[in-house]
Amino acid sequence: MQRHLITSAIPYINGIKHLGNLIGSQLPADLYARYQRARGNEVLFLCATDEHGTPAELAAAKAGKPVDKYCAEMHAVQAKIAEGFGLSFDHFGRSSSPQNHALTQHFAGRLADADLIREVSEKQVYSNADGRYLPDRYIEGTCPNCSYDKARGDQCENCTKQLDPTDLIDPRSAISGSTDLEVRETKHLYLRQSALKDDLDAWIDSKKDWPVLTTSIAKKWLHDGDGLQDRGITRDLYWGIPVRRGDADWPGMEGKVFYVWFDAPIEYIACAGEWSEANDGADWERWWRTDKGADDVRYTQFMGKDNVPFHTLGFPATILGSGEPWKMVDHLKSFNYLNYDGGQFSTSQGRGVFMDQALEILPSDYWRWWLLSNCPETSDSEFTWELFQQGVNKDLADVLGNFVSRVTKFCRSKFGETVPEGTVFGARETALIADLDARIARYSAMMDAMEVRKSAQELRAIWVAGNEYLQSSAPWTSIKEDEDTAAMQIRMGLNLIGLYAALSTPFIPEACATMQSALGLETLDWPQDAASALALLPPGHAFSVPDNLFAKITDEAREDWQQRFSGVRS
RNA sequence: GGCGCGGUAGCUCAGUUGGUUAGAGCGAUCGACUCAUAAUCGAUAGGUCGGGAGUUCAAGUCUCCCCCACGCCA
Repeated sequence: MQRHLITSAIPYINGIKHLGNLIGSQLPADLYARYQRARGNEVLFLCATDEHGTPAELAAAKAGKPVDKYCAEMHAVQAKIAEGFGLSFDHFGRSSSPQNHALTQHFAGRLADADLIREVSEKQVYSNADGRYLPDRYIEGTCPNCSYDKARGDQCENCTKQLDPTDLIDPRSAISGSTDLEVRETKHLYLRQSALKDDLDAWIDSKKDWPVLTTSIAKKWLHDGDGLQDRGITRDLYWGIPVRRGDADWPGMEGKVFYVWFDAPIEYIACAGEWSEANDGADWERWWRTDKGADDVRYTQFMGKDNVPFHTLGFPATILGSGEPWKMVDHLKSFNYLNYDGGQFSTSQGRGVFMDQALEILPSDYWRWWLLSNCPETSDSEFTWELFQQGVNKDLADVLGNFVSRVTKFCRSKFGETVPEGTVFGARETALIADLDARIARYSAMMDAMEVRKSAQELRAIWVAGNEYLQSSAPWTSIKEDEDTAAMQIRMGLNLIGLYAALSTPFIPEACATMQSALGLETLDWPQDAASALALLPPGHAFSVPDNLFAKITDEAREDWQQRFSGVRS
């Protein structure tokens, strides 16, 4: 039995995520976790909310709530939506957890002991009216280059010129509009990533099976220009993990917190601690410490391409620098972007379909199937309502749903709601079994390799094989002359439904549970081989005819949604 | 401006280390069937693989130049 540690990039606490975020990490991670569990492997699947930083503080202020309360509420909202999509996290944690506080401070202490942290004094803009330091992008003013009056402190959106906040004419706070700003000297900690460059480079080189997308991004950051830069890991904020050197105070750093960039990935580890706490103190170190049993763990991370640098360089730098035997990632699966109707999904602009809205209009399986089977794996991919309608109607309703319907209804009308016996399998059935064995092997291989689209393609082909079989065996014809043959053919058909339920669970768990319960199967075991899997339902076994598994998306509904989701979310 | 990823049938996409007639699904057309959610099954339709040049016995698959879209960075 293998052991799989699986993490999905942790979504930011601020607001509800859109479908592009979902397919960019959580959903494929769930597919893989469900698959590995189905194969009988031990899985720890973790995700959490990323809760610190200025955007969270501002969102809380906007909502008129204390930031800790706001985060607790949003975490609950995201957890509920994740559940709605069937995301099977073993634990959905929070980067603001006590476990992450302790661990983040621990890592900082280790890094400091290893002389990998240096103190830097720098100038930052402080807003008296807001009572806070302002990140560059929260300072607005007139661009010295083009006179655009809404240029941001990091860049002018109008002329694209890169700016320093002090370049702005008449600078003001983007939060309050206040012009009562001053430049203050403040001290921060920097992680000396540059000192770890060679170690990181060697580590990346050892990953021969990583996607080109992943290694090329990492290599770029390592070697571009002056190479890997040191990065600030602290901020002047209230909401965050207080800067401490392990258990001890950090003189000079009072009132400062660690930057999200530093504490968020550490939550992957801390989350296992939270999981342990929620599960009677289960041993979490056997998943994370190679000196405590994590040697045989295979660790896979899922994320969007924008997150690759943090996972290939930032987080590994933290771990390598600590000098402690933490488990490092084995495989890193990154995704491109899903576009929405010719443009981008956008959280800030409210463009596209958001997870809560998606669940309001259709069951999660519809989304899971379409998103996974059209997942932006090798390049960006495109969501349009027409494509979505086509894919769902054809694959789920026509190919799979209708198969279940035609078999169960035919059986009920001719033989009743028990599995008929009939003759033994003949040549056509033997050929089908051989075909299925080959297809299941290919499907499994694709799933093992995390080839999401190809897995979906193969699964669909397995569903089609059932329709082909029915069409060529034609029990509705054979029953007129030879009832035993028709009975055998329908017995095969019913067993195919059971096989489909087992194989399809990682993609469409709800529908598979419906199939399972209709067939009266106690468990859905991954098939050892097609022949035995197709003998699971013996003659005389009772079943029921389920409601249609998937309703088709009508043109009217599609047009309605197209309208409803064409603008921006209010 | 630099860099990155792409530009393959109407649409969405596959195409391992270069090797016989470039693939899948959808859509379209025709046919079969009638158990089923007007579902299914089969067949056909034919794209100079963005453009140009080059390397090679052989290039969608390598090199160079150009064009287009997207993204990242300073």
